[in-house]
Amino acid sequence: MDKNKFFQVVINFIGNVHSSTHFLKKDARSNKITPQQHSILEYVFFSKEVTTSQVADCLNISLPNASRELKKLFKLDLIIKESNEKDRRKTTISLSKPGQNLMLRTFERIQKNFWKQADELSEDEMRSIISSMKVLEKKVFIPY
Amino acid sequence: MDKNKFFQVVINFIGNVHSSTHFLKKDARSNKITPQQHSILEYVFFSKEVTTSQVADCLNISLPNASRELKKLFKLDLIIKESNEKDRRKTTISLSKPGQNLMLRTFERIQKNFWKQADELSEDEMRSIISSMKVLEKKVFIPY
DNA sequence: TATATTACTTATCAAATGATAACATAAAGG
DNA sequence: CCTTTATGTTATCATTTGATAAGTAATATA
Repeated sequence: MDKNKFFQVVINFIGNVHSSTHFLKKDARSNKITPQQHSILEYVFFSKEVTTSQVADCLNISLPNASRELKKLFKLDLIIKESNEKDRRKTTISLSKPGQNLMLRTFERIQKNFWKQADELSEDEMRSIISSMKVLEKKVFIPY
Repeated sequence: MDKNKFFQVVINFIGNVHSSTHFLKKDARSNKITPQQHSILEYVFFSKEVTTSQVADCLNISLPNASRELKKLFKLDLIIKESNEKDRRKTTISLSKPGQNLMLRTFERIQKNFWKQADELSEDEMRSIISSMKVLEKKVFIPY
């Protein structure tokens, strides 16, 4: 198979994922926080406990800027900051109760959009979709 | 199958696509244009000919801001603006020769990153990946 | 123990993006 | 023809995000 052709298909697929995602997330953002802050909360939500540096690295934000945004989220009472027991230079970030609620609410909205778009999927179709994703995650979009 | 579970898998997959994409695009951007301008050029590149409104709609930019960014790209000689013959309110946007070259160069860089990450794929694997993408594009990430 | 290095913070400035009002002009519809 | 609607532009301001220098405190290391 022509590698260029294959690459084109992948790029095209990525484009479709991005635009679909945009549609899904539409109207799902709180008006209190910025998009970047929302991605930080998402990241913390899925990772449970992280340090400031990890947030910075994984979301490609410089450490000072990550620190700034985390401070804002802290002042909004959406995250908890604890000094790490074993290495007190480190700060452990986790979602506060309000932060968790915010994430759950926005995911509910995303989920509604999702089912509006992808309803009437049969059992078989869901299974086939999941196995497709597994293939892609194994070979192309490898989880960090 | 539990719909919540299915939703989780999809969200997780989307996350992986986004972070992989970030990696792929790393270092692939021109230093002359902003990320948003780059996505505009990408969009025009794949769509061949579009109007200002289409750029605004598809990239979720307000019309005035789309107009502003297109003006900058025009001044950089990266796009061509032509008044539409049939409806002279409309402007047809397309890539200039330098614009096309810029896109081709950045795609080459993205492609290099891609193969660095996803090399040694067999014929069978590529075919299986493509068919997985087709499934997802049919059912979940439906092209606009 | 002196000296690096790591993790983070604060402050400041610049650049990119978003939002909105006011305007111009072309086309559509009564 | 007159009014309304659609397409786009310009200008201005606010917000968000990026970049960088300087500083603090804890840990690692020579």
